[in-house]
Amino acid sequence: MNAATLRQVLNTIAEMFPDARCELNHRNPFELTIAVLLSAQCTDETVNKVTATLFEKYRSPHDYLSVPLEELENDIRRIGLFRNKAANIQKLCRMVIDLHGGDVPRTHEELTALPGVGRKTANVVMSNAFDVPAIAVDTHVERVSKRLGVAKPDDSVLEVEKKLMRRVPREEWTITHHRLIFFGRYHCKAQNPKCEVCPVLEHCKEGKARMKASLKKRSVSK
DNA sequence: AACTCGGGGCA
DNA sequence: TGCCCAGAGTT
Repeated sequence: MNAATLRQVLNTIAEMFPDARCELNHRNPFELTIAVLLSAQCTDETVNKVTATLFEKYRSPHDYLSVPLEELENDIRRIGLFRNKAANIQKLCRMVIDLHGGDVPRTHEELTALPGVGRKTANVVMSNAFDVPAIAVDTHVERVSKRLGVAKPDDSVLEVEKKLMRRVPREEWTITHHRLIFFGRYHCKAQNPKCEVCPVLEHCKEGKARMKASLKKRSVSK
């Protein structure tokens, strides 16, 4: 898919989700970092339910280090992978205090050096907390990009990110990230994507193939 | 590249 | 019930 076609597709998606913005509970970069770390493999809604009370109890890196690991585990027990995440949060807080004077660092290199913070989390923190343009490629963005044909099926996450950045103006990276996530979550879903009512179907390689297959299936069953 | 962690959401 | 998920780290 060329840049002009992608632009057209992204404009259509923007019209579908005019208010696209991932909303995690956070009041500062530190809380956003914790929230994004917790969100791995579970939805924003689940994270927000937990952080609503979590952030009342823990307000600083020191607070997370002031309790036994088991207590923190219990406080985030409703979130998947909670044991790993609890341990990572305490290690992260220790590093933020010792290496960065108590504040979450701003660079990709420093962020990904923190435990539990990978490429995706670092990009979300940079773009949402520090207003650095970034496209964080999660499973939604990856799936949508590959279905549309922006990236190849076996491209790595990093390759998908590079291809999107190359085809989208820098100042639109962050909003494009949010829009693609909404599109992937509510429309171009992993299971049962809404191809039959998709406004960008004509530009979607996989979507057209899916529709063709479903038509054939229907005629055979008749 | 494959495997693990894990409760929640959804069919 | 069973399957998948707004990932990251290890081997």
